[in-house]
Amino acid sequence: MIVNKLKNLREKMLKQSVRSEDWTQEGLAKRLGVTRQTIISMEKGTYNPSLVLAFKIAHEFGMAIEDIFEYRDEKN
Amino acid sequence: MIVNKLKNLREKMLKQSVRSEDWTQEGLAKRLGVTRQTIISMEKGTYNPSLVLAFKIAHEFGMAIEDIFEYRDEKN
DNA sequence: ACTTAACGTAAAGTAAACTTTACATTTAAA
DNA sequence: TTTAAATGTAAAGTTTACTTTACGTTAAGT
Repeated sequence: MIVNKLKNLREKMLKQSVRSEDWTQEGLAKRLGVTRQTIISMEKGTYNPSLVLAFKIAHEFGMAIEDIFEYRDEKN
Repeated sequence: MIVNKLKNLREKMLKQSVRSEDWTQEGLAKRLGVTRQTIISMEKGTYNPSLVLAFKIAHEFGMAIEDIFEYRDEKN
């Protein structure tokens, strides 16, 4: 199971950013090369991104994958 | 585009390991919960793992995802 | 209050990750 | 040198990430 901090991180950037339109769901989606639906589903946790997308996201936020996504063993 | 060091890492473990059967394609596949085909395709670079699988792999090798997988912009 | 940008939902379709099966080749040990 | 384990290949099927479309809700400015 994968847990992510996408929603929190994006909303934080929205508030902090001068060019806030860059951090709307649509703005981020465009820069990542995916649709807004994909952002929504990831923020909801409906599905997990591919590794490629995870790398792109990490790059956009200037963080490591492990700082944004956390893997939790199913058992726990 | 994603480049990985899977084949090298696994073969290194094969040589070093006392219980070398743990690091055959089949042994690793079983621990990761995937098939041997999946390992083969990843080592060949035929396709990229999901983020979940990348996390499991990183855990098996005791490394960070970024140490095993490298993202390269298509342009370069 | 009205407008509009941003966010949310749902459902059907496409693409790619991953499985399954089956068989062929390499490698190493007896 | 034969045997078996390990690796490689290929093709068709399933699952899931991701798209597309279309419409409903919320929030914030005027």
